[in-house]
Amino acid sequence: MTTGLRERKKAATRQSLHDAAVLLAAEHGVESLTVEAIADAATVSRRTFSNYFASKEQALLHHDRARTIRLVELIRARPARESLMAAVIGAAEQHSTEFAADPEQEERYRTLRLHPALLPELVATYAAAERDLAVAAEERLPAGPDTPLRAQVLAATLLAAFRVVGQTALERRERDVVDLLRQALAITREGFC
Amino acid sequence: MTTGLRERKKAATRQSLHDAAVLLAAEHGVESLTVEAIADAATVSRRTFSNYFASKEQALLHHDRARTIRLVELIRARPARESLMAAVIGAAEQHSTEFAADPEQEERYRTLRLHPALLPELVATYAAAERDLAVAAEERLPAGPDTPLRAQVLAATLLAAFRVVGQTALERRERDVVDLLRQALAITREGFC
DNA sequence: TTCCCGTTGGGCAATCTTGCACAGTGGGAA
DNA sequence: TTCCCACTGTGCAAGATTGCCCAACGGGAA
Repeated sequence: MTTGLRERKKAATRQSLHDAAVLLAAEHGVESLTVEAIADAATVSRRTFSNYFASKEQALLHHDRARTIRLVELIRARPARESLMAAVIGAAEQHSTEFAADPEQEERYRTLRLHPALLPELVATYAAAERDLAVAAEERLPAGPDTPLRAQVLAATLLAAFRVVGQTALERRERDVVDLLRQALAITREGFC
Repeated sequence: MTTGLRERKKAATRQSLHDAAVLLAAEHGVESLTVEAIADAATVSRRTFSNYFASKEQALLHHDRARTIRLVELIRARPARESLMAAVIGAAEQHSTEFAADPEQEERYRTLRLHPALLPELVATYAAAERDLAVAAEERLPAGPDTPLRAQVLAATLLAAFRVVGQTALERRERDVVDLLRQALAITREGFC
């Protein structure tokens, strides 16, 4: 909120490129989408597009990447005394209040997210988040010889749960993600205990 | 129309600063207007404002300056065979089709334009246009010993007529400026012949 | 196959914007 | 009066955008 003008404008440009990409892809198909068209729609040069995203796939999936990065950020920022699960729940609560998006844009995004051409990028996004979350998780686990493994497994399973919750929420047009997440965590616990 | 992105964005920023200045001045008065407020409203830094305008007065009167500059430009661009008067009429015709503005903005501008604090700037604007027009007029007058004087007088009287026509059109919410201008020119002719 | 062309990613210089610093100004309170 | 403070204009460096460049890639026509 107290960020400078420069930072705010960068965020706005990135968002505007993402929005333009999603809109154009929904209108004319992911296949026929070009970087130039996205840049034009965002009133930005083709070169500037490259300064923000390495590919149109990244631009299209920026929403997912931003969300996951933010989630890990929020988990990290929870009080150190909280257990991993408590931190995750707490962060999810905060997380669900952010990212208020235009319903129509969300609708378009929903139909595009799982397009085959985007899956590699989507997988890479979650893989990166998984690595980051594993690091963060390690700090909230009791030290022990198998802590790294446990952190990785928990990061993977937590993100998997998150992925399903997010997908389900998207399909059900559900806003209250926290309840869904609690359910998912309970299910995981039951399944493994 | 075929201008580059950079140029278009500069024009947009200049226009946006002008619009913000007019809006804020109409809302809170010319006296309490600050450069910082204008820059903020245009989502631009205070330093950037200074890159476009030397003062808030210039920002407020940008519309007049742009219009007069454009008018002289159009007069210059008329075919060389046209007489001065024909060129002026032709240019005025083209001119009246440009500068389509938001009615509300025009309303605000109308109440501000003649504010005492802006008069020096307004006078300077017309003086500059007068010099430019005199140069342009000279090229359309038959050569003679008194051509420079005639060019200056005609430039001054033409712009005076224009000023009155513009003011009248603004007050009458009149779009068809050409007819008014023809009337004005006729009046001048009658008055001096 | 070979060639052509649209698309892409990125290097580079020119230009524009931002953020910061500093001096000058003018108005109002002490 | 003197001091204070908001506002302004401008120099400067860092960062961002643009425009132009070229090399690489892939799909389709000859």
